[in-house]
Amino acid sequence: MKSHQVTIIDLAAELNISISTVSRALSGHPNVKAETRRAVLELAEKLDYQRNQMSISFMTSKTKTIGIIVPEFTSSFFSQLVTEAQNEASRNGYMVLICQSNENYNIEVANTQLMRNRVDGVMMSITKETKNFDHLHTLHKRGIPIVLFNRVCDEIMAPKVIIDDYDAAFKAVEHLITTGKKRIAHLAGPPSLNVSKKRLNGYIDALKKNNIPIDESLIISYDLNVDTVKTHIKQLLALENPPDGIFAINDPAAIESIQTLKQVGKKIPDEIAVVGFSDDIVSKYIEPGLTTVAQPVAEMAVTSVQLLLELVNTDPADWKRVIKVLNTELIIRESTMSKKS
Amino acid sequence: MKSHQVTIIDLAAELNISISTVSRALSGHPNVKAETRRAVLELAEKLDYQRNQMSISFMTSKTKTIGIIVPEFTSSFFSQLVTEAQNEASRNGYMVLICQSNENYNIEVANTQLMRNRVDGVMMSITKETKNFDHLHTLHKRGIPIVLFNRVCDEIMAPKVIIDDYDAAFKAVEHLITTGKKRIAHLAGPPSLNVSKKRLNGYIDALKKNNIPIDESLIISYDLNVDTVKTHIKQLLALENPPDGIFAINDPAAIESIQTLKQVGKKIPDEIAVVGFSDDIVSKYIEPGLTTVAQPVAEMAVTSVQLLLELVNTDPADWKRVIKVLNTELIIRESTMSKKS
DNA sequence: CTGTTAGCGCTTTCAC
DNA sequence: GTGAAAGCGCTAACAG
Repeated sequence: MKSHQVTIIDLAAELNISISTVSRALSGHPNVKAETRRAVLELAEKLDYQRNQMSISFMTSKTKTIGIIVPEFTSSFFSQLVTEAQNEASRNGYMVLICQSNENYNIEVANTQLMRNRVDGVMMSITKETKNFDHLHTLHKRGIPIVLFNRVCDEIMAPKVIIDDYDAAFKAVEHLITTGKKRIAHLAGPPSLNVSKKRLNGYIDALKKNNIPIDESLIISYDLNVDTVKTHIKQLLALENPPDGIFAINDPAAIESIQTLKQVGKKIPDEIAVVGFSDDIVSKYIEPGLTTVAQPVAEMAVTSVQLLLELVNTDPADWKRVIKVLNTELIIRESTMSKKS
Repeated sequence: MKSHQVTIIDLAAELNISISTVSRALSGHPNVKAETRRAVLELAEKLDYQRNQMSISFMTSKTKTIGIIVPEFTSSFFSQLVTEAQNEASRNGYMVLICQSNENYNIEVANTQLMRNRVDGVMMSITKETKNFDHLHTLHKRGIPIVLFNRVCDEIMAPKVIIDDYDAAFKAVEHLITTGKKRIAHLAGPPSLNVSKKRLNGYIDALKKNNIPIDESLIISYDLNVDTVKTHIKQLLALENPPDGIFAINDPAAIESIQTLKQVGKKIPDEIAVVGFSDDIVSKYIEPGLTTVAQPVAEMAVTSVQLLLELVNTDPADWKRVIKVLNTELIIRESTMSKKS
């Protein structure tokens, strides 16, 4: 028994007026007699009539929905970001369609295709594999605006919401140096990502500025798969001149590093200090507490949504490139500074 | 310059054939000459034609999208659940629209309204405030199936995916008793939630079975707002006969309890042991590690999506009530058992 | 094998 | 103030 959805046709028939009048009454058009409007509204209420969003979307080509594509959201950074973005979208009358690319380029492309015609705009962080950006250009050609956040690329003209990764990494490494560390290793992210490159450069320049030689054997190429961290750390410890500090590209890697170091009996931070990136929820609970660069997640989410909605309501010809660089803060905890007790 | 979207009309015009033929060629209908089909497919490819999902959804009243409404997803339980659900939906060709009710009944209702006509089915965990279920019945009347998971209610005939909260709580409390604890407090959740009631009953019965008197002053009414945990713990410690064990309704509360207990210098687990619920990511990193009931999040997500998609493809008249009860596991860590070292 | 046509629910001219 | 009718992109009878 297929449930018949109440339509304006039903309302019109019931009231013996035309559908145009019903439509006008419902949408608050001025040219409707007060009495007629009241009758329509009353009946609509009574029958629990609700506009069919699909027909509206179809007609107007507007879905009142935005899409968010992230690599994953098990890590607290992306899950917090999606949380905040959803709330901000909601405040503006938009719904949120989410996709995880699972760090897979093909899935990312498939997701952008699925989003065409389903959303009015897309917010995204690219995968570590993404090197070709045709799928983003295609969205633009379709008049669907994009806002990139966190993991961005230079190849597309879209607003970007980022932090100063170079500066944040520089500060983090310099902090390690300040605490007396001299052989600082770096778990570096995939070179395809801007953030990896910038954080690596920040690391290198902080060492250079402090006259510490760059040792290639201390720069580990890490593919963001946490399962490999243990191996990387053991490899570092096995060096004839092992590191006394580690700067990890992100918190999951830093946290796994701490776990490994504790397992093999290393004293943190005295024998080896650890700094992470992003202030994952776990960071403040783990022992020792993880020193890390906090990103303004909520601000990044809200800014991205706002920029996106501006574009959604702007003619593509007038879209302009904006780059918002948000402030970070180095949160110092016990993984780099012994507790004063 | 509004970008014109390529439609089957364009393809038909270009090839001098009718739109029906184009439609058939595109959708793999058998009755199309191979040559014609090839030409259509070729042109479609060339012009980067893609079906307008909105028109399809409009026509068929099917959106190929499911909605997920959760109270929040900052805690790892819901974020993991959404993660897994999104992946499972994706494997089945469905997209996911997410909403957070923020534990607010009115928002939950608003979300269900927004979902009408936008999704083919809804998966949800109700808020702690939800006592009226008309919004769910309305969805059903519209032919939109619902699957409830984790936080369910008895008032609606819909499949439910849950765990045996009573049994899990019973096991957790009995474990505390086994370790020698005799005055066990309970941070109890809002009585409106089934899970709260069941976990409370498990707590009570475990005490009873072991001949431990129920002490009302040890049962704290906790509203799921973690900021209040500190006060609750201090209140418990101020009792003339303070507890030697705490069973918290969820991990965030248990984690906050541990933090508070550590701050006031209590030895965990010797002076007071703590057990949580849900195996939040933080639980295994905090010190001492938190003993907690692990819920099979991935299984719950996958099961819920599968049940929902079954209903989506079933006539409402044939919908049947299924209740899946999944297994839990008590994960014992140092918050209840001192490390053997 | 292919073309013609109705229609999904709604908004929006254009008439009256 | 109100009604008639076109049309958004596509599918699915129906007719050849």
